[in-house]
Amino acid sequence: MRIGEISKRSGLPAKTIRHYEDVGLIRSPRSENGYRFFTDNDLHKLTFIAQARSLGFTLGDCRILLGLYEDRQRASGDVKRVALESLARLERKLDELESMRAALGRLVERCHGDDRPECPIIDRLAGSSG
Amino acid sequence: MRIGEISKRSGLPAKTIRHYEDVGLIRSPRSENGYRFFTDNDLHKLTFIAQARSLGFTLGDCRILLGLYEDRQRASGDVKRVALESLARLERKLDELESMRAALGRLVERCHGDDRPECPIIDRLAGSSG
DNA sequence: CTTGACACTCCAGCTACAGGAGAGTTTACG
DNA sequence: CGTAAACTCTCCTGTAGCTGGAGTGTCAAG
Repeated sequence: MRIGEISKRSGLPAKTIRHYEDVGLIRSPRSENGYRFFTDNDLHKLTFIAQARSLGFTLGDCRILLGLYEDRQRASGDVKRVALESLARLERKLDELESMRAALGRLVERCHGDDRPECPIIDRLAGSSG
Repeated sequence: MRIGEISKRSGLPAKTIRHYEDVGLIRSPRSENGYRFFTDNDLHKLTFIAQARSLGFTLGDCRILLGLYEDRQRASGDVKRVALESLARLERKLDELESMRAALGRLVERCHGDDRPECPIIDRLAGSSG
């Protein structure tokens, strides 16, 4: 199939699929006219990548996971290691965003948001202790 | 003061300060030798930006907030509007990451992580329902 | 034979910087 | 006074993961 069809079937934009080829995540041979053509196996790979991305794996992770996916003999420990690192990254980011949300949420609550100039948000950014 | 000193005092790397100048967040006049020089007012601005960034505001937000900061007559409602949008962004991102963490966490728990090849993580990425 | 839907290859831009090269300036030490 | 360290400058590249657009080519239908 060509890129338009695999795009529809995988749910990934054609641009994204070309990008994955650019960075070496997949390879796609060309027809005589220069068009990429894809097999069902490529479709499996792309949906695999899409799933992994939706779980927060980076493209670097995807590269590793694809290798493990295609190695039927790999140890589940190898997969779990990658997943645990990704999980740790997610949790670090979550902690960071959560503390931002908490601090900003408190400020927003305390800001009247009316026509008056007094504003605890600006005060805080300007460095006042409150 | 020069960039090294304001860097120390603001806690921002010199690279970052130059970058803020590049994108027009601050402006800094030059001495005869071409070196940037900064005032205490610039220091206020930079710490303001640093605070805003740590609360999750984008540089675009910072640009707006700095304008509001310098306008003593602005309405607190104007500030709150920016803050609410930022908060909404944070919450969308948090929701996304949280659902990723939940899904990945479940998979990791179910993966033995030993020498055997069976792996629910790979199975899930490959599209199996479990 | 032309129109429209595809496909292709660059190149640029997004966010918010960081790293490094190569060059000039200032400062401290001997 | 010389020099070496420390500081500063500009410019270019890279990061992550695409997305948009320009300009061009291919192919099937009418």
